Amino acid sequence: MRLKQAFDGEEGGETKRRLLAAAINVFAEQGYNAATLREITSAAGVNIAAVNYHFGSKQALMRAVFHRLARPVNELRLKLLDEYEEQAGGRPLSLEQILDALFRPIVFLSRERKTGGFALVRLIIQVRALPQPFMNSVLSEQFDPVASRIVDALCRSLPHLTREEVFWRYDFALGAMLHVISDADRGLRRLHRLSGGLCDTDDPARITDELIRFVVAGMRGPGQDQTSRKAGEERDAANTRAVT
Amino acid sequence: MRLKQAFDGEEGGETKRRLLAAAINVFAEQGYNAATLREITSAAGVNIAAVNYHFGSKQALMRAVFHRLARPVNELRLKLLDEYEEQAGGRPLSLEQILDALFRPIVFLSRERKTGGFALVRLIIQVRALPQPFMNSVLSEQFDPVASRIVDALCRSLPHLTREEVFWRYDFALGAMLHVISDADRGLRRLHRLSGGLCDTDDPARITDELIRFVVAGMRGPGQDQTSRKAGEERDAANTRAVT
DNA sequence: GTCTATAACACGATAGAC
DNA sequence: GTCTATCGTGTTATAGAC
Repeated sequence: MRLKQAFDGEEGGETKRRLLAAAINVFAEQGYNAATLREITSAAGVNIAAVNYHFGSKQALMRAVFHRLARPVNELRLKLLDEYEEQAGGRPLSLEQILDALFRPIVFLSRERKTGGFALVRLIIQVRALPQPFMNSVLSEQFDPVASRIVDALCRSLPHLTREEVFWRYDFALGAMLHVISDADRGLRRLHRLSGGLCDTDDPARITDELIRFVVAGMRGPGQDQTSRKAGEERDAANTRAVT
Repeated sequence: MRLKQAFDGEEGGETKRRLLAAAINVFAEQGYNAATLREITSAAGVNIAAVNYHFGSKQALMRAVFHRLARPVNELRLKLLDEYEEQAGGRPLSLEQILDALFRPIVFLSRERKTGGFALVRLIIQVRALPQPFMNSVLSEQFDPVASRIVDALCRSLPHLTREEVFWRYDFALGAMLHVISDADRGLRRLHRLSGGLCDTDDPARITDELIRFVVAGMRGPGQDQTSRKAGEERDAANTRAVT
């Protein structure tokens, strides 16, 4: 029953566990293509043949890595949504709650190198940069349920937007989050450098704070059907507030 | 004088030109690591040894590709900023103008496969997903000047934000743009699929429109020092407007 | 400038002993 | 379950003829 266990990894003994842990780091660090099974097995301290025995192939190992990393984050997101919805008792959630459930689990995890949250973000970006057909199923399976829940919640809390507009803005929000999180990586840190050190991309609370403030305002902005007259009024009002 | 020409490519004859054009496509399609010089030279219809003769190495070829793709986009961005600032005659630019200069060149170019704009976005995301030290210099050289101009303009137009907050929001805006643009790639298209076809990620005018509306609202949102009382008022006002 | 031929090495996967 | 040894194939880079 090897295939049944292929996505887990807690099961299957020490060798399999060490292999998965090493694969997380090497895939995240080198990318799927550049990562070699020799480097992974060497880092895990196991024989090179163990990958094929325990996982079947390099692709299957990659899928197991992704599954392992994404599952706890998305489970936590859904759990937070459940809690907030129970508190709300039928009323729409606040935007802050929805975005907190979406962002906080992955932002905080991403700053803890030990637990592999750092690796998850790198792998998500890698899959977006070089879409690989064999990853599509894992990606959908892991992220689609959360996306649906979030978008539905956003629609309830943003009645001035069409469902299409909510989808666009959900995607913008996700992009902003992934971008800023991935920027803290060793070898990149463009925001930290560009800002002359002003922006500390290692502080997850600060990132979440700035991110939610920006996205909440962006979500609340007028939709396409709001007239330009109204948008103009809001703009003037905002400028007046800012200056005074 | 090979090195002097290494970043250009218009110069240097037909073989070099064809090589660079093929390299743009193959690097974008396969990623730097997975792309092989055999595939590039084969697509260009030139001999495999030509890469080393004309560019010196695979890394140098990649740098030349990036240089060639990024330069026209950033030159156009700076040209737009110049025009808008001349029109404004010393007054701060509108947010719409600043973001138009930042987004429009790359969003529109990215939907034209022929001219390689599609390739530029993929390569930017690839470099972010797998930072490679030999790319840092090209990246800074190409993008830092634009980033500085944009952030300075934003600071003038957003007096209610600190410079640090402007940097954060600039990064969020960039991430939202790159994410949504990269999503239209063959093999990904998650937004299109998740939204049940509602969001057409192939329409650059629509993308720019939605993007600028979202980002403008996000930028105008209250900063960290704005009291929660004030933020609460704005939120209530927004909700009231939305419901009525 | 462009070619062929090849050096020197790394890869994923597997067969088969233990 | 874990090992060694190896197959077949791929890579970048270069040497040297034309």
